[in-house]
Amino acid sequence: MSSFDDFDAFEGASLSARAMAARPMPYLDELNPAQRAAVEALDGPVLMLAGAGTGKTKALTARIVHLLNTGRARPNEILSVTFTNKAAREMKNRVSGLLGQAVEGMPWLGTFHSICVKLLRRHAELVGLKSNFTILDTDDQLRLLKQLVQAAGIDDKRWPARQLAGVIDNWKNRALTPDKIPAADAGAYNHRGAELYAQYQVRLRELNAVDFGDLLLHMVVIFQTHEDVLEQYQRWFRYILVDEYQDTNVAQYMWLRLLAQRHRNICCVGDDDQSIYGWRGAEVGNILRFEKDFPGAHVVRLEQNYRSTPHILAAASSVIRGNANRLGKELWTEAQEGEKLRLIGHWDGEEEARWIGEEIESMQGGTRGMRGFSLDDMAILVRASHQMRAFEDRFLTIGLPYRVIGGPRFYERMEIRDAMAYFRLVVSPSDDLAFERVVNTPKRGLGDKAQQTIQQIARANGVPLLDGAALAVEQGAIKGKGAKALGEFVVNIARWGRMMRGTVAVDSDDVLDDLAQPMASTPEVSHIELAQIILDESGYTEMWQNDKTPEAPGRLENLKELVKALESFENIQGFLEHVSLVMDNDSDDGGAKVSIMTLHAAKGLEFPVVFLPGWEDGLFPSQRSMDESGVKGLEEERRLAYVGITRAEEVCTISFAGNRRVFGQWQSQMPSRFVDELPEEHVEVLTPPGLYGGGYGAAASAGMSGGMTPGMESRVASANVYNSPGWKRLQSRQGDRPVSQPKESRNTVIDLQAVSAYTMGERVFHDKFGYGEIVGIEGDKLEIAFDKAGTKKVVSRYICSADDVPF
DNA sequence: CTATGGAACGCTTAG
DNA sequence: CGTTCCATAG
Repeated sequence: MSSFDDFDAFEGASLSARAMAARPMPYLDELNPAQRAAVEALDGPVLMLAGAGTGKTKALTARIVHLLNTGRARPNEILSVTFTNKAAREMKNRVSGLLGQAVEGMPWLGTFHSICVKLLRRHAELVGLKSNFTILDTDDQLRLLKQLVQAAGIDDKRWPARQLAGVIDNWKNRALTPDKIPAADAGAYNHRGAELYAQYQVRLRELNAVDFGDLLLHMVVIFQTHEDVLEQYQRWFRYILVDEYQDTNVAQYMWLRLLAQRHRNICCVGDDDQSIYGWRGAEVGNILRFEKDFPGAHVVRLEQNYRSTPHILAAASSVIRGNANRLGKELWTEAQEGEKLRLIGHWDGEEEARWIGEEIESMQGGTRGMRGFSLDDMAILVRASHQMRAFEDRFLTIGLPYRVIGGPRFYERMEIRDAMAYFRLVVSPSDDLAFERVVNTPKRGLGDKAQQTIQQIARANGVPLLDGAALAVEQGAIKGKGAKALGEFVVNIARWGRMMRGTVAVDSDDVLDDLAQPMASTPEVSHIELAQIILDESGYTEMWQNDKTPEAPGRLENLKELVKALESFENIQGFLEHVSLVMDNDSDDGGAKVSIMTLHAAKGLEFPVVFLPGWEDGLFPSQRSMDESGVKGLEEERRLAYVGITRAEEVCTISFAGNRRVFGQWQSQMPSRFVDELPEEHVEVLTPPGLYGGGYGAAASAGMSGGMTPGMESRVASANVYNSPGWKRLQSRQGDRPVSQPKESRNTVIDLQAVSAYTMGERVFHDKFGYGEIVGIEGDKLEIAFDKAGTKKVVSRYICSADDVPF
């Protein structure tokens, strides 16, 4: 635990600085002059202003290699931070590629969060934690806050715990501890925010837990209050590199500045036009202020774009020009002209999904004079995750393989979180949140009352809940069948703990004493077997086996996967750590797939073909963002549009729908104001299928003054896209489902006849779930095992025989 | 104590 | 529309 491997000299490794110094540096020849300047300015502060697609990752990785090659630093003396695990992984891979060997030797290349965990484990005691603290996810955090809110006698209907979580998060992003809350924030959360924040931090300490924001906050506090610790790291990290600097919040900024103070060898890469995380505390000001913070900083601009065609680039530039506050950059490219940006409007969201689905299918083979693209080359980027559903539904129906990036993640599923809670409890018996999650899962006859009793006893004795439970059983405070089950539960947790640590039973009735036992060298069973044992003997596996809901088999499948995932870790602890930080689930079974993700998740990625659906005012730009942050919010939305367009290499298609379902209600809306900001000469308007046409170029904006905000004045008045009679008709319609919906697109399922004569085993088709087989019939309700969507009960009129499907 | 159904609420965005 | 939370019956 306390080993300092990451700081030791590299003896065996062939990466010794001296050996490297003699090597040739071919990577330098592959850089353009600006990139090369950024790479070669090794010493002192450097700010790299890198526009989208200008090869900043290339420059950054080359810089790392150059640092090693010139003997400036050893691999473990370079601190290199990113925001996402994906970016960190990519950097590692590219550095290895350039070096021609794996980089085991870069322990300090990672996300802010993962690096802070590492540091905090070493110095946990300085902020009142133990080194084996647990990292709470949003769910745990919320449950904890809810408890505190209720205990404080606050009506959590009027003042939801979510709101408090937001307030606290916001403070942590600004590196504010409870005693530093400014007077201006006194009114937060009904004037009780600061008080509850303080309580929350106390509670976290009692639980030996931290939330995401704490990882940075605690380290900043440690650096500020323990000069010796800070100095040790200041000395060690000779060179610091920061990716996506425009996204740093105050806490991250302070953290970096503290660490960089000594050597001042800090290189920050960023693009103010791609700052899209203002809502979580990112300060574009950090990038604008860099030269003041580090006088004499070397500023390099990367403006040659290697990613997109001129049309795409021009469209993106035109949109971002609508923002007042920017450093200003002009991207240019030598690329061939290529396709114009394509724009299309649709009747409703479903048709939009249908059209994009068809477009994707035809683009695979090459269409309209374009080359053919693989599904892997194509991505759909949405503003809000709920937009994904329409596409998933449609793609499921037509059997188009897709992958959702950053969607509901594997490790957030109920069964996985339950299983993990068992593991957590075995690893740290004092993990009260894990205890609460699984004491009565599977049902052990321990309801609210029993759990309250346990809470009381635990609190009265000042012990964790698990010990409280043990005491409750001993004292007979819990009666009936619950008592026996609870006793078994407690004994089991302790037993699995011993199995994990390989220590033979210690004579003790205090479960926590077991934790104090030193790690034995040879556990009785492998951690993989142990995981399986825990799931089986706890009755958890059985619970799902007995569950007859259609999801149960999938859940068991997921549990199997979970156990399998343990194989790549040395022990359960390591696995838990990984999961709490990484959480992303990149398991991919090979085949080519279209990617669906949010615009935020798309940052840093690129695709030959990009679809940008849902460009409607209120959705994008998001109404909420504009309401809450006014022009600032609108500008951030515009940067998001810029990020979206610049993801595209060859073909970029923007679309919007006149009608959309919101909470089950039909609503109609205007095309996004960003549509108006697209330069006509770089846009081709595709005529949508259906009754109304795209009357592009028609002037005027009468009747559009609905919700004017200050930002709208700047909108380009000329090219008002949808002014055709058909479009105007759409505007006036509200509420109910549009009457004359054009449904003649060829993929539409024709009239769904109400046939009741189905037979078991028959192949059928459902508009939403796709193909399936009938496994049960009850009157007019059919139980159908769908190929892709699981087993569902459906009324027969929504079903047609597979043979009748027109495609 | 659990199972069940109906009301209420929610759709920013992420590690 | 889908999910979650709460009240009531079993």
